[in-house]
Amino acid sequence: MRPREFDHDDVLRIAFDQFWRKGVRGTSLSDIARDAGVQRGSLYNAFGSKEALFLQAYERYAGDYLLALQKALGAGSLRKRLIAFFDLTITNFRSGSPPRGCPTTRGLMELGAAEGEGLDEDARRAFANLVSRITALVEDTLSTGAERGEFSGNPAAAALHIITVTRGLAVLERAFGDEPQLRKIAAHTIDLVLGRGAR
Amino acid sequence: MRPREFDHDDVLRIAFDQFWRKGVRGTSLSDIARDAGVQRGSLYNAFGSKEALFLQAYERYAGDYLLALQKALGAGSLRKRLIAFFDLTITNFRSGSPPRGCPTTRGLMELGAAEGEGLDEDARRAFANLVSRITALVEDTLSTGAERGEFSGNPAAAALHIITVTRGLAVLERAFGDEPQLRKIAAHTIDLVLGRGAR
DNA sequence: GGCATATTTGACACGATGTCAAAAACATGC
DNA sequence: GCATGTTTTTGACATCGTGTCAAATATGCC
Repeated sequence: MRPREFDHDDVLRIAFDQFWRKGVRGTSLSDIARDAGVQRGSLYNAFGSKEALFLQAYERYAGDYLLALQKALGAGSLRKRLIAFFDLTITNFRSGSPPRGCPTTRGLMELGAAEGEGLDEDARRAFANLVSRITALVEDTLSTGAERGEFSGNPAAAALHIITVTRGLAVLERAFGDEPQLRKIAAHTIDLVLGRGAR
Repeated sequence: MRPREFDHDDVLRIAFDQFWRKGVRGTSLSDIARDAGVQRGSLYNAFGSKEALFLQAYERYAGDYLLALQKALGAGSLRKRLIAFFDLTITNFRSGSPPRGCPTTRGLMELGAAEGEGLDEDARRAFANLVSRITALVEDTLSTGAERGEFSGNPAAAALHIITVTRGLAVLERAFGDEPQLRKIAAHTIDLVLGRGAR
């Protein structure tokens, strides 16, 4: 067999960077091929299609991101953990210049859109999968917080509410690009969930 | 002058329907031209570009939608008004078959994406404008609720929080398509904001 | 009726996706 | 070492979408 002339993982990183900056539809395989020093045809041969390439690149990102979130949710009081969670979330949205927003939310709204196209359904599942796993992480955090008496309420419902807020923050980030505003909303949400004035 | 052979408003309605169903990038001007019985060139002549056509169609929608929201927020107790607000929001997301999601959120994430392209900035402003106006409506509602003793807290912060949740609901709708889940989150949010068990 | 003006129409250029067959590069067995 | 088979690379091609343009067309107005 003829060996591949490019590094699979390098291409995924380069491709994801472009997708994150310019969106999936706004990025052409020619762009990626040029950036990666690979022929366009080789990408089709290796990945099948632009969406398939994006999905692989996305899942690579999702794994890393989930680990980072897990770390953020693992230390300190419940309040501190939630603060770290929102901080990582918002910092991720605001990374790059100009800020690139949330890859999950952007990818989902871009690809989870079309009706009856097979691969978009795969994409939707990939995004839903990450969101579900993040929700589970938050729910665990709240549950242990409940055991320690730091939280009273329904952990499942509260986790879903928190995740909904983070998705909303991803949208507001695109609309207003106002990072202090995002952080205020995050702080307010934590106060609401933990009970205003709780510490 | 030669008269136009198509109805401006008809085209906007037909175009917005397609954009809403298939996304802006997923809809071609050929599609719209065929559906509207108009030549593609005429659309370019009348609207300039696909994005410009979308923006006009969107702002037409936004006006109608804002009026409907205003109505929903105008009657009954604060809790009832918030329930009506969320109900209209979610019902709007779930309209059509298959459900078409939130046009604002979808359009924003699709068009507010690219870097340094002039018209996308217009789009971003259009979306931000609607979101701001909805936020203002909710804030007014909460303020009058505060006057009546139905709400204690910061109306501005609470309104922003509520709007963030509705944007998050738009995202979760795409990810999971689970309407009962959306409604549970909405109910939970109302409880949180008004104070659990308040009526 | 004739002219100015705006719209329509079809051709064109360009870029993007995706397919395909031929060429090229390696691994393996002889 | 060399032939063979397999996979990747490469360039050509078909198709579709956006956007531009000039020529043709239809109307309002003088």
